[in-house]
Order: sequence, then structure tokens, then C-alpha cells
Amino acid sequence: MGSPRLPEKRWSIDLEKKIQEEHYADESVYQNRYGFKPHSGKPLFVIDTPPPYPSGTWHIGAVAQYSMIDVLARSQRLLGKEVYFPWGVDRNGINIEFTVEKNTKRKMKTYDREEFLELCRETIETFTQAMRKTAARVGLSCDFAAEYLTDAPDYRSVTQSIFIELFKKGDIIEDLRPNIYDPVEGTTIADAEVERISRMTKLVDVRWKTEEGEELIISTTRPELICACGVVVVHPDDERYQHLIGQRAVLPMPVNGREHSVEIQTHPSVKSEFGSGILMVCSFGDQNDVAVFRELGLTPFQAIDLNGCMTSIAGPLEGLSVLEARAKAIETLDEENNLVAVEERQQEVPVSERGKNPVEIILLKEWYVRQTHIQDKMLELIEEIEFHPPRNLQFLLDWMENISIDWPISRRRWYHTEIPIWYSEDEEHIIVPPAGTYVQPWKDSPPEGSRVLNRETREDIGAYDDLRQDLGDVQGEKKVFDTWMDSSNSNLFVSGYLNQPEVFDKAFPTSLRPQGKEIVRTWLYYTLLKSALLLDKPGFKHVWIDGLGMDPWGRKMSKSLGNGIDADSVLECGAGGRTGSWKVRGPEKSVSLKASKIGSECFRLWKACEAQVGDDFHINPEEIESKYFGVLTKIFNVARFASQFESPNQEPSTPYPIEDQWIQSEFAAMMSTVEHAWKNLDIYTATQALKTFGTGVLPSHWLEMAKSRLYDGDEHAAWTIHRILRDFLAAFSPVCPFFCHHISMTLYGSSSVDVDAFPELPPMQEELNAKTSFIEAFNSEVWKTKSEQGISLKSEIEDIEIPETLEAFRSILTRMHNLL
RNA sequence: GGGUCUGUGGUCUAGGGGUUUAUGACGUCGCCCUUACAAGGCGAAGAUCGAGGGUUCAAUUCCCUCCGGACCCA
Repeated sequence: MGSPRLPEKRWSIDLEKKIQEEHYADESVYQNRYGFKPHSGKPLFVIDTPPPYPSGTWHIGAVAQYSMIDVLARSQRLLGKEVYFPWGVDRNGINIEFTVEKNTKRKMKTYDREEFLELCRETIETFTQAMRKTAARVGLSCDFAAEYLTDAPDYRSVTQSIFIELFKKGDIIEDLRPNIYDPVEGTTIADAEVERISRMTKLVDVRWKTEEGEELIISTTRPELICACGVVVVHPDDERYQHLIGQRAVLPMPVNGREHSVEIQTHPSVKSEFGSGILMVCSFGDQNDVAVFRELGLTPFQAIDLNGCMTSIAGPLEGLSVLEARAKAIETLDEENNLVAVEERQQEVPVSERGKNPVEIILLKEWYVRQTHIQDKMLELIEEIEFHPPRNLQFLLDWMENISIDWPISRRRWYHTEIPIWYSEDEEHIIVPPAGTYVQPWKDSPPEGSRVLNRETREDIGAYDDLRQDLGDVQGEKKVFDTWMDSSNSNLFVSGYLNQPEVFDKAFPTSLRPQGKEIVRTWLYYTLLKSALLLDKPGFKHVWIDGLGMDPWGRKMSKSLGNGIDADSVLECGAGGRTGSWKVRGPEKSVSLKASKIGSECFRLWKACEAQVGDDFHINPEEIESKYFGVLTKIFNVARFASQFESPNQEPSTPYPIEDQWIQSEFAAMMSTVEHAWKNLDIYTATQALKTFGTGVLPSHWLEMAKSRLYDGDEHAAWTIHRILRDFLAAFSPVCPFFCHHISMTLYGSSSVDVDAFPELPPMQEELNAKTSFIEAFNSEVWKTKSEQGISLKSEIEDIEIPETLEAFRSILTRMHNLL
């Protein structure tokens, strides 16, 4: 026995930071430890980590999720897998464009395109730096040297190559279809980017006439769109209008270049009680109009142009903005005596999320990924994937059931991957670059090796170099991709598609996709779609879908609610003796939260213990500290206690006393639960088992039995405690890597984070495990009795009966409790 | 507004038709500086398992309705 080799009295945030800095300091040591070595001969385990989007702050819920992905990565290394845990950053998209616009108070389209891209790149790089720091602080063991950025040429070229591949296969098409369009920002936007605000609008009742001369009153908030009316509809069950069906209604506004009347038909979407119960359907007033046009097979009109102005079809309204056109239309209708009534009313108006501009649905020639034809096949492929938790598969299935139109992928923005196409002068041919080349067609010419394809048939006509003189002035495509086109390639990219074919063969389907449940319908769905279209395979072996981080009351954290908690403030809480304090707006009033020490190890332990995968979790720093820091202290002290005793050079050859056999068997049972749990990606079960053993049975029961032998230099006891501690640290290191690393290096000279085979278990004897609850009950009884008698725990006590079932433990229990 | 998921002591969590007088942790209360640990130990109190209805010999567990929360969509 000597003095403890762990000199610190307890685990601390400053100690944690020191160990962490050492851990990350030497890049070659780090890479050797955590870098991906695809040819190591071990089974590959590739994780398709979610590339975070740098926006300035990294949401604490996302950091918590990410730390659990790290737990999965480390636990797979522990199980002997060659893990690729990539570090990718998603940097394309409209968010950074808006940030730059806001910072410089200038709209994107007033910039030179190149100049604007440079501003975006600089801005996102500073955000990216902050994110890398947080990633290291929370202990991620990513392969940082292989960092990928979705806006870098190597990544974008993969997106572009996959686009071309899918185009050649016929899975990507060009079409003129209705799209949601923000006329102020000048781009198509996705459904997800639309929100509704309440505004006062004029609802006008307009007098129409049928060709037979019968009057109809139709209410509308969009009289300027009469020129784009394709049909007038009534509800099929509406008795009042049965005689009108099949007749034609004359448009009450002058139009240009189209017929002046439309047919009256039926449609179940009409609300008979609204206004007169007759509805005009225009291309396109709202989403319902789009649906009706599609269902009735009508040809849409283009009434609004890309600048938000009326087209020539609107006759006298041509060239006016939508709002001007609406006022002029009302005026014209009034002059013609076709205006029956005008009513001011509240209406929900769809606007763009960022610009708050009313959006229009207009016909645009855009690029689409075909998806409706492959749903059944995808369902088959998805059956091969294991979902964690299984119930979260439902999110995906529900979404797939609702897919009815193709995926529009082109956007009229700039800081995105460019659509890699040039058009010939007659627009009948397109030119595409060779695979693996990143191109920017809005400023570059087709590079060497480009091919010429027929735009309709997709047939390869020949090399661009040979045909260039026949193609005339080629025009580069100016549009870019929806950012999901980039992110949905992540599993292909990290598995080596195109770049490392020999790795890809072994690594695909990608072992694991971990993600949050809010992006099942986007990231997960689009990725699976790509894998199905391109390779006819499921994208993954496992999909692990976690819940979301909420405020302490179970509400979503958001700026507007004022209930956000910054990730760095939690991770740095306790460093240099600084305490953390948070002012969080609760449901009724502001609440002040305080904590004195958390750090990455406690934070990770909390997340691992607190929520089963898939459950939303409440984030309260006070709770994280009070519930889990004590666990670290306890285990640290067990190790500190053990560190007083030399570890014998070899296992004793004589038989162990019964209590050592018992605890080894208990340890084996616990470790087998843990090994199973790590194999099943079940963090919760593994961590709970380790925590219960490490803070419960081991110190409270066995250590008390073994204490005197340890002080006496007994080699069985010393061997037992060190063997258990060493292997415990290995199994626990995925959750608290720096904590385990520090203890194992200090005591054993090798790090538990480097263990790459799950520890061999000591012999398990079921009849001994069956004794555990009796031992715990008996010890409690003795402690309770002594406490009731007001005597110290080491005092002698008589008249305590050792139960029959613990006969084998009679001698040790007698000594432990000083029984007479 | 629609779809899906979810609801267990003050807080978090286990379990899942009858050995359930419902597991464990934090917090609370009481006792204790017992030679690793008061950032600890021991003990105690605290829940008609969101509400109502139904199925069943039996429901916290299955079904329905409602209420709360979350996600996605309109």
C-alpha cells in the first residue's frame, strides 16, 4: 500500500480541460488514435454524421445529440470495428446568404455574383471555426483531418456528378410546373420556407355571366388573377348549381391571348357555405388551385412573371405589380358594374420565412428528381434497415405515403452547388462536365472532357471538343441546387463513392445514419431516395433517430421564447472556478439557473443516462450537475482508493475467496449487458448498467468486504479490484473518454480509449449472482440496526442472524460488520 | 386545421393485462465526519401510472374520446 497515484481529490473541470488539451495537442497521435484506416483489416463501421450548418451558435440540443454519436463511434471502436467518424460541415444555402445580406444591408442581387460568394465564404468560415472548437470541447473523436465541407469543390463535384448520372438514367427531368416563388428575393423556395401571417385583405364579390346570360356571384381575394382562370367549380353535391355544370362562364375582365370563357365543373374541395359557393380556380392563387389544375388536367397560364408583375395575358393589367394589378382590377370591375361588394377581412397570407414577402405560385421551368415511381421499391429496401428506436420508422413511412409530386431541386440563388449544365444555342443539346470536375457554368466554359447530350433523349452525342463549332454560343445554367441535393449525398460521399471505389465496395450500405427526428422527411428521405435511384440499395444498415433538446419545461428552445441555453456555457461551466448562470424565460416568469461545474464528461454522462434514443429531453444545467457530477466523483474516488494498492504482476493461482468470486461474477453479468447494449447501439442501457455497478454494488458492498484485506496487502483483493477497474474504464470510456483516459493512464499506463476489443469477462456463476439481492438486503439491515442503536458502523453488534442462503458468506459478513 | 409520436412521485426514468404493497436516480426530510469519497454514507417520506369511458374475471399496461407536450405537413 502507498499513497494514491491519483493525487487529485476529485474530478474537476480544469483537470478535464487539461487532459482534453493534451489529447488534441499532437495531431499525429490524435490521427493514429481516431483517424479512419480503411485498410486496417478490421470490419468497417462508417457513420454518416449529420454535417452541422454553421450559423454562429450551435444549439445545445444538437451538441448533445452529436456527443451521443461520438459515444456510438467510440463504442464501436471498443467492439473492434474500424470506425469512420467523419467531420463534415454543411455550408451551402440560403441561410448564409441572408446573414450576409443582413450584415451588409444589401440585397444579394445588387452584388456581383463572385463578390457575393466571397463574402459568404468568409462569413461561414468564421462560424465554422467556432463550431470546430465546440466539437473538440465536447470530446468528439471525429476524423478531423479528413474534414469535408459541402461547399468545397471535392464535395460539390460529387453532387454534380450524381446529378449527371441520374439525368442520364432519366431520373432527373426538366419541366414547367407550378412552384412557390418569392418575387422579392427572386427565387423558388421550398414548402418548408413558407409561413403564414395574418393580414387585412379585400374580399370582393364579382358578377360573372354564363354564355347563356345567367348571373353568378364569385368571391375572391385575387381579382387580378381572373385572367389566369382555368375553370369555375361548384361542389358536386350543391343542389343550387347542378344546372350550371358543363356550361361556360365568361371572364369579367379583359384578357389577351386566351379564350374568354371557362367551363363550369365540380370539385369536392369547394366549400359551399363560403360566399356564393362558386369558386374560380386560377393558376395559381393557392395550393388548392394547383391541385385542381392537376386533377382536372388543365393547362396553366403564366400570369405573373419573375419580377412579380402581370404578364401580357392580363391585358390592361400587363406590367403592373400584383398589388397594383389588384387595385386596378377592382377599379375596372367597378366601372363595368361587375363589382357587387367589397369586404375587408382578416386573411392568412403565405409569406416567405426570411423576407416576409407574400409568395406567389408561378409556373417555372425547373429541374426535378423523379420520385413517385420508386416509392414501392424504396419501401422494400427500407425493410432491410434496422431503426433505433423502431417506432421512429413511422415518421418516414407516413411521409412517403404523402409523396405525390416530384422533387423540385433548382433554385435561383447563388451560394449553392451549381447545376452543371450548358445549353447549346438552339437549346436542343446540353453539355455536361466529366465526372469529378466541379464547374460553375454561370462563369466558366465547359471544361476539357465535357460531353454533349441530346436534351430530350439524353443520348450521348459525342465529345464537346469535337462538336463545339456546331453548338453555337453555349449558355451556362445560372440556377443552383436545393441544398438537400448536397446533403442527401453525404452517405455516398463518406463511404467513398466515386473517390475510393475499393473502400465503397466494403463500406456501403453505410453502417449508421444518426440524426434528429425533425429531418426524417428531408435528410433521411432524400438520402434513401438517392441510394435507391442510383444503386438500388438501402442507404444504411442502421438508422438511429434521436429526440430533440427542449427547455426545462419541455418546450422547444427558440430565440422568440427567450428560453435558449448556449452549448459553450454548459461545457465551460466550472472552468477556472467560474460558475455558470442562465436566465431562462419559463412559462410564467424568468427563472435563474445556476451550476458550478458541468463540463463535457458530465454533460455526456447526463445525456447518455437521461433519455432513451428517440425521446425528447429537457435541458436544465442545474439538474445535469446535481444528478450526474456526483457519479463522476464517486467513480473517481473508487479509482483513487484503488490507486493506493499495487496491481499484482500476475493473477493469483490460489482460489479466490467467495466474495471475490461473487463480485467478479456480478461484474461479468454487468459487462455482458453492456457489451450487448453497445452492439445494439443502446447507449442508455449500457450507461445505466455501468453507473449502477460502479456507484452501487462495487463500492458499497464488495469494497467494504474487501477493505481490510486490501490494507493487509492481499493479492486476491488487489487483483480483483484492478481487473474490474481497468475493464470498467474500457467499457465506460465511450461515455466519459477523458475521465477514463486519465485514470487508466495514471494507474495502468495505457488508455482505455485505445482498447479495441471488448474485455474478456471473468467467470460468471449464476448461483452467486442470485445472492446479490440477499447480500444487499442483509447489509442494509445491519447498517440500519446499527444506525437505530446509535452505534458506529465498526462497533461490535450481537444477535444478528445471517440468513441460510448466505451461509457461504458467513465468515466475511461476520468480519465486515463485526458481528458477535 | 391534419397526420404521427408521446404523457409513470416535485423532476427525470424502469416496467409493461394478474408475484406491482410500481424500479432506480435527483431533489426533500432525518441520522451519521465509519481510516477513498460530506462533491460522501445510511435511513425515511413522497405516485389512486394525464382525465373520462370501454374491452376483460382482472388495466398503469389493450381500445376509444378528451386534455397537455413534441415533430412534420397545410
